[in-house]
Amino acid sequence: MNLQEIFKDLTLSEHNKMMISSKLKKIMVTKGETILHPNDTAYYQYYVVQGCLRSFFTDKTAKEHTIQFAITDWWISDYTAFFRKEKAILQIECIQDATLLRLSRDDMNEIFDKIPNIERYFRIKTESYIGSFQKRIIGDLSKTAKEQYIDFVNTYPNIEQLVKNYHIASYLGITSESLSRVRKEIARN
Amino acid sequence: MNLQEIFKDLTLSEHNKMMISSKLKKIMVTKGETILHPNDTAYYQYYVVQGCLRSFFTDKTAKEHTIQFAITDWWISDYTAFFRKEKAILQIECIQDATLLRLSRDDMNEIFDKIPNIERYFRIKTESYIGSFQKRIIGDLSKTAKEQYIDFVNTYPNIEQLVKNYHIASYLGITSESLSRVRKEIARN
DNA sequence: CGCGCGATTGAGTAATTTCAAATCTAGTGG
DNA sequence: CCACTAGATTTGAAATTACTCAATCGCGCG
Repeated sequence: MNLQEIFKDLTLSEHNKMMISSKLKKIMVTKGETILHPNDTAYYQYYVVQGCLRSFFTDKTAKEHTIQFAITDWWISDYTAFFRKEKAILQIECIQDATLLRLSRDDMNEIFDKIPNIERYFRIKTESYIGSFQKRIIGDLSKTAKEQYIDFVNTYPNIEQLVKNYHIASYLGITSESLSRVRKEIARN
Repeated sequence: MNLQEIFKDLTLSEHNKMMISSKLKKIMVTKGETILHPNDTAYYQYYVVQGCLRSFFTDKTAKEHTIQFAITDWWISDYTAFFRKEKAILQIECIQDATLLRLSRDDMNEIFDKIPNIERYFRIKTESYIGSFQKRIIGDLSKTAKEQYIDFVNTYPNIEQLVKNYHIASYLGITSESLSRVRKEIARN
């Protein structure tokens, strides 16, 4: 894997590339596999080279709520747990066979100490997540199920094709029956 | 204002303190004032020295949805717009007379270039926001109005006392009538 | 005292869920 | 290549939850 594909606009010395590479462990996971369980310590975040995963929360009525999908070039973790060193409350599951690069929090911090540009890269990425989260909260608060679905399809067309409808429903905060009815109504027009 | 109160664990040289201070503009706002309107360019983020503000989104049915409250020692902005240099979609309104420190994006970046520790401070702060947002999304997706309200009161007891119930309702994604009924039910037990 | 904002209450309504059953579909083994 | 099966989606009807709209109440302040 080529580091430049991950850290697109950064110029990295060969030495630094080696250092980073040595800390990114390549992992292969197959569909259905779970790479993080609730209550685990979330040591790692994962860069998706290929494939598709999702993180989700299981509530006390055993209903699943998808927090994040991740496809090629996305990072995924239980970020609350990863950043704050708390126990994971999310589960991360592989939806489509995947190749990942695993990075531990400690290694990440070591990289930050040595390569400020990488700390900046992650700062900007984290800032950008804030934007996505804010937009999602606005959607959750102000949009009907139908509008939410239309937004999702427009925003993540690649993901829409990869995942099951019940995954999308659990991301949008509706039941899969409701999503089915929404889709039916959209198709009619 | 003492910079150490903002950047608690950081050791800053006098020179750096001066540099940062010169970029933090003290602003006084009174209850009811709006410091950011939808469609404005979100040049600034604001540190709350004293007082209370909220950011909110007004949807197409003119309903308001509170995204964030901010009290002493919190930062507030339309972060999607601020970070991504997009037009603001949120409005920021003063709920209780406030003293703020205003920091522009450009000045912030200049500080980051000169003082890596400050960039780190904001990186970690941003990471922590991710955690809050994630928890909020989980709440929105999985909790009833009553549970959401109880969580809010427990998580932000200081804010609960400062703001109107309809502010809280608009944060929780319910109507103020629903919140009133929830509160009534809680009081009964 | 009375105005005005905010909170509460009630009744009817709309949206979504629940639960159960039917249908569709992709992949597997014969 | 077809039949079968398990998983996924769809459908229907009843129940639930929260909303809307209108009216009333409560209280602080001029």
